[in-house]
Amino acid sequence: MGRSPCCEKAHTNKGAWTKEEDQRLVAYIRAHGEGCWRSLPKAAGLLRCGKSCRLRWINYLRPDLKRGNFTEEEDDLIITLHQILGNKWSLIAGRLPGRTDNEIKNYWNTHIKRKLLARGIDPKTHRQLISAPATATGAPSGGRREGQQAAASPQSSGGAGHSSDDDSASLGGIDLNLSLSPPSQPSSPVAAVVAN
DNA sequence: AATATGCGCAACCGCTCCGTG
DNA sequence: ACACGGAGCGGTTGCGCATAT
Repeated sequence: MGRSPCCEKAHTNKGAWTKEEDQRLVAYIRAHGEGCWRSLPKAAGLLRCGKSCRLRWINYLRPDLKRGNFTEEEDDLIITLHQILGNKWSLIAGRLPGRTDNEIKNYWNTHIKRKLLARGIDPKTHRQLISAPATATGAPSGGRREGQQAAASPQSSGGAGHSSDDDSASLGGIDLNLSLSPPSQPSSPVAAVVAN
């Protein structure tokens, strides 16, 4: 439609960030905070679009990021939350201190989905598959795109088109506070969920 | 040792939501 | 009440690395 682009693409860098760009962004945010992303690149002297800066900061440069492998505890928590929330990665990330929505999304698509399939569980509905998949040992046959296509289909647009309508009531009394909160406070994520 | 294939992460794109005038 | 602009979110893609053949 007639929507103006978020930035002047002709004059912005794309692709991987350089160390210098990272340093500029970090230095600017340390000095001025996360203000208006649209104007930030210019103010910070970066040839990037504001969206790109925001993403880089949130997913990679933020000082409170955990990074590193997910624990079993986090695994289980993600699965539980996904069962309730569907692909609401930002909400799930809000319950996992130090983790980002992008990181969780990637982790889901690469690890957890396969793990659930191996257990004979449909990662979309969290229900037992009727017949265990032939590739129950883990590797989904075919290319990686296949898996992603499967993940993308019906519930993608807009609403939370997942299975929570009748699942959420049967989660053993786990009462989630779904209001948005900064991904910080609870020292033990699982404890926090159960506590809520 | 060289090549092919698969995997995982980082980043981009387009859409939707929300606040403001 | 409506239109516009900015921010945020989820899906998808590209690239580099690791492993298998």
